[in-house]
Amino acid sequence: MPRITLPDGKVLEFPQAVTGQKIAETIGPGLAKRAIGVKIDGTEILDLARPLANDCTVKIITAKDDDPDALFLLRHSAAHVLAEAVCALYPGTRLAYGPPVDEGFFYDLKTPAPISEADFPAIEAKMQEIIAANRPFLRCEYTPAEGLQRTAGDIYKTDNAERALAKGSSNLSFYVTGTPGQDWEDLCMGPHVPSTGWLKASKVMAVAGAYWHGDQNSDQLTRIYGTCFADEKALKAHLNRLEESKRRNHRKLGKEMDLFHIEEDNPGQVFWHPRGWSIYVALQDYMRQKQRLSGYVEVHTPSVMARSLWETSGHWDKYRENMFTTESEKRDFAIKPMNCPGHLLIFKQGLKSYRDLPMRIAEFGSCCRNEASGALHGIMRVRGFVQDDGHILCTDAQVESEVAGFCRMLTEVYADFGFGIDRIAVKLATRPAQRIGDDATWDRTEKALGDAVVAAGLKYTLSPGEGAFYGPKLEFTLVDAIGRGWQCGTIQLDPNLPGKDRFDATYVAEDGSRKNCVMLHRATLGSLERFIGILIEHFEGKFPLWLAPEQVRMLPISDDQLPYARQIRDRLVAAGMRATIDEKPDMLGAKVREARLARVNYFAVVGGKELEAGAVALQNQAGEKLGTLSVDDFVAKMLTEIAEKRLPASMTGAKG
RNA sequence: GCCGAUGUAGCUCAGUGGUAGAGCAACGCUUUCGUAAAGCGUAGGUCGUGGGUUCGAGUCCCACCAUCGGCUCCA
Repeated sequence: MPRITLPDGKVLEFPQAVTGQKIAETIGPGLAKRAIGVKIDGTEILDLARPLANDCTVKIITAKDDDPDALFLLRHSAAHVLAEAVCALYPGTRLAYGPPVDEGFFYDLKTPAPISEADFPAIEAKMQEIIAANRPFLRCEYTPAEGLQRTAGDIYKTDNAERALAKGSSNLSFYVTGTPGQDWEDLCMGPHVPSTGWLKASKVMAVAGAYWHGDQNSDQLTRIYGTCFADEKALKAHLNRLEESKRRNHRKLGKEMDLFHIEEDNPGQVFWHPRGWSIYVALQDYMRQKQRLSGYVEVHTPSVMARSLWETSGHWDKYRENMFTTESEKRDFAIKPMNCPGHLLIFKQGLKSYRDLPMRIAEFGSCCRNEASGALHGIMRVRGFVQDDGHILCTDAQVESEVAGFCRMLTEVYADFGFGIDRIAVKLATRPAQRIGDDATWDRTEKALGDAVVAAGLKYTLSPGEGAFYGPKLEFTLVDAIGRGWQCGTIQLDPNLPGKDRFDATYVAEDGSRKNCVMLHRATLGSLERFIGILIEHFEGKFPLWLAPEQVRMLPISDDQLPYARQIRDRLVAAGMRATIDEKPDMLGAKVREARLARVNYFAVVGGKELEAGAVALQNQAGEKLGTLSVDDFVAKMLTEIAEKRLPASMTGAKG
């Protein structure tokens, strides 16, 4: 006699086991019509047709685009419809694995022939056919023996079944779309929507390779991505967001704005053009200043270091295939992939006292990593890059306050780019299975990192088992203007590298004994290349004035005003600004158009009237006319905006 | 590295085995103009690279390189 508690606290009693469908009908016919599943006790999602025998709380899930549970159900079910369509079109297809993911779902399949985008229309047509037939999703349960018999001969599904049983399932469930024994079925734990008719707003998105269980040495499968929403409107909005991402693509804007290029013969390394480099320099100057004010000392260490040093650090053993190596006079060298060994070598020069700690060492360290060719991605993922790297050498007791200090600096920095607290997601990666150090130390250090995050006014979520083998770490993800996440900052505790077996970085403690320090690896922006890529997409190329490659363009109306325009340009440049003149004989309309398309922040029109008055007529990139200003006021206005690092009104940090 | 797709002028793109094209940009001349495109003209290409098939290849086949979307990895 189950007692069903509803979200509003109301309790329904039923004489025997009851389905979600029945509960929905009891509440009201309108709800029953829109119901697609139930959520039990706030955790487990079940089919509407599953009988509930025990007391529980039940949320009826309806097909809504703002409910993650509804999207989960719709997408999981849409994955089945996709797989069924592919099986129907390409006989011999074998199924591997088809879960919902963040933006939709995928299904990994082994197809008899390669699938390409050209196949999408046929697949979508078949899916719509299955959807139009509105066949029910029927759950069929079998004993383990019966179930394994049904998957016999199919290595992927047998493997899935065995895993399910190993995890403690007492039976194996299959889902049939339609009539058992007649229609398509798939081993699946569920849950699903009641019938295929709910899946009208589905779309096949992409095809890609994937490994069985993500294992490179295992079978290569075909992964087909799709998405599904509760209605067409949300699907359309999703497709628009993808278009928006394309419009903001840093490779496209980088070319359009003449910021950088990558040579085809030299993959993974960036050639920064003057305009791109000005952003780079502005960013680096900014971080240099921030770090100086946060008690860092800046250093510079060699790009190429001897094998023996990489052996001490452990990189020669563990990181070799990611390093570019070279040799000279029969000695091996490697281009540095990280800056930590160099910083430890600087620390080790001379005798350090506990009074010298914490020592915060920063470097804009130019690193090279031999990334797999397929991993390269514009300037976001390259083989040569510069990190705003830093290492804090300190005592155990100083870890928490150092991490808190870092978090404070990081939130200040991110806020200057428009990433307020609500746009920063923090993950605490905790002890992995393979690790060094005792549990008491892990307990203490994980807590220290977590407390430090909270002390900086941030919240965090746990990433269990994702820490390094030597210590826990924090990862900071920024949420950009269109809601995408980018992991940038990190701070990681490392007692290993400064330890006795590695660089043996010691200090003289209060009691005169020698003790090893611990080290915090940390970066705020991550790689400057990648961070600029993120900023290009975040700002859609419309940088705030302090970062912009071309802050002001003078637009003389005719050649008569050229000397005057040059005078103003020279004054702006002398004040440290990036200002140019459009000296072409074009008409003003054309000059304005070009300046706007080039994403110049401000353009100052000077014609006869302005020359006469010693003024400029100002307009900004957005096309707003800002009136006529005296040259003095104009320069002051620009310098103020730069000094304040002012952001566009739409980018001040709150989520849009 | 693996799977799939793509690669034609500086850029965006057309070109289904028969003389390599357009728009924009560039350059020249004319125009000196008031807030998103003045007019006319000129030049620009070993069609990613290398092989092959063919009387003939941008187009068909093979290999390689790079890029894009994923996988793996990661800042």
